[in-house]
Amino acid sequence: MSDLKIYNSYSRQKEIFKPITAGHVGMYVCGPTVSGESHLGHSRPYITFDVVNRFLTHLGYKVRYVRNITDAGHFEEEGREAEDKISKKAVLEKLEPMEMVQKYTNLFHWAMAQFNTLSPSIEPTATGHIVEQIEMIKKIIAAGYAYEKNGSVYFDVKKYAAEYDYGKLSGRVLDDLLETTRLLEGQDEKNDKADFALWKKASPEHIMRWQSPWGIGFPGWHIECSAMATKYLGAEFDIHGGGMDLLFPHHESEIAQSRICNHVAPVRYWMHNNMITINGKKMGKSYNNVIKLTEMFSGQHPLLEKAYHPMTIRFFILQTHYRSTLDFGNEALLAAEKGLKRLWEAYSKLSNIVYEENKNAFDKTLDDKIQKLINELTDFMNDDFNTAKVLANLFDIVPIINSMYDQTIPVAALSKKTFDFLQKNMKEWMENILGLTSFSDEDNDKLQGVMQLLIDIRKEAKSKKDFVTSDKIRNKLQELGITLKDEKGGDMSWQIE
RNA sequence: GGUUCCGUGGCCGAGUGGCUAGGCAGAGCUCUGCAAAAGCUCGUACAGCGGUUCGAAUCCGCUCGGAACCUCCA
Repeated sequence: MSDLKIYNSYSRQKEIFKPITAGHVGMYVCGPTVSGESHLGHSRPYITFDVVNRFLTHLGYKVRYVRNITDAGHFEEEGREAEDKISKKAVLEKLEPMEMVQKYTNLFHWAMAQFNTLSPSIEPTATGHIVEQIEMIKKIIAAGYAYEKNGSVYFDVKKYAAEYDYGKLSGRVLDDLLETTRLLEGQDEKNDKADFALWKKASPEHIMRWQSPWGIGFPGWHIECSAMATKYLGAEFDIHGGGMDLLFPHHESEIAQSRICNHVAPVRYWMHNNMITINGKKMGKSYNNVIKLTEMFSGQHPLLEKAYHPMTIRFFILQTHYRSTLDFGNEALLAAEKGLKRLWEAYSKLSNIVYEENKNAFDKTLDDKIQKLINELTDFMNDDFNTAKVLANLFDIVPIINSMYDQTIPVAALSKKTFDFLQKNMKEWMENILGLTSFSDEDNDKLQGVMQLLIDIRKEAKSKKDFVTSDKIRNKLQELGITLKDEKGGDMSWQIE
């Protein structure tokens, strides 16, 4: 079997994965900022790394998957000013940060459940780790790589860059940065334009604030990930994931802080997923082209022709390699929806097929083909998690399953061993590794019973050539959104649209 | 402007030197009371121009077009 290879953003090449601690993997993924609702673009990293997590587990690793919740920072809820701290409104009228954070955290968890992503092992919050962050900043100051100015603390990038390769991860040259960094608020108190904040003094209207050795303030954007990753995964850990847009300055800064603090480069393998684009442009607030997840699921958005099931989105994302951009479009989503439906139906049919021995029916070519298609799946995933290729192989298996189900191909064309292998692996790959689920609720016992009754009546009618009755049943059900299909051999199957 | 990356058939997308994924849409056929599924077959694409090579979508150069980051960002 092939070795797992991961494209490391740091070295810009695929590397064979070797965990620091045998049998274990420590993985940190940058989580959501819960000051607003997640949009389609946000779903990409969480689905991508969910599959990474699932596949590593499949390989037998014990994975500690840490994904943070960013609930501290410069908070304002959309359409609401952050001046509440000094306003004269009553307490209950004011924006309470934790209330907002709770609301969007809940919504995020709900969306992740819709996508059938597994929960991280630890989901630490930034506000819950202020102490760790302050301790880390203290260490960096003591090491001489940070300085305090008017209640804020900045990281000395120039000093760091003199000794370490600042900019290597993001392919940046410090001199260029000094030239091109734009003017921002508070820029003048930095010693150098490239320096970044570890701790920021809170202005009076800033509603999230904590006491620190440097006065009342709040942590800088990058320090939370360094502090929490160190705490839960150690100074040096295996995988750090996130969107490509976080390469600079976020991850570059993380490396710098952690290295000074812990005297070691924090991450072995940096993984970055590419963006979801819309008309070729990244989906993002500043482009005014976001489609929120609730809108995706409900279809309530001018760009959407219909509602899309979370599983359709998950499948849509997995059909592309995670390092490629993925262009949003109704046509593409619709294609994903139909494709997933066909794949899932074949998969459910497979579990209903009963194997019957028949030595004469054995077809070695087909048997070998199935073995090959399944064995390749692991190789594809081992090659930097190529879910697109995995799905292509699964689709190659679909017509074979359907033909066996329709008995156009005898089940015994496959050896018992291969058939069992097929059943077992389809389940493993579809459900456990790709994390797909059925997108309707056909597995309701009562509904099953009612449907079976209708099917029996329709069968009777058909046998009497009473097509008026049989068509009535099928048409009425269709109006309700249930499709009834006649199958070869006289059986019927049904499905909720 | 700097850094990095990309440009594949109607659409979405794999693919890094020869064996020319896959999904969806489209066409034809089979099965079928009809329908829906399903099965079979078909389309022969790699921005343009040069170069390297026996051979390039895949390597090199140039041109054109697009994107990401440099600012909050998945």
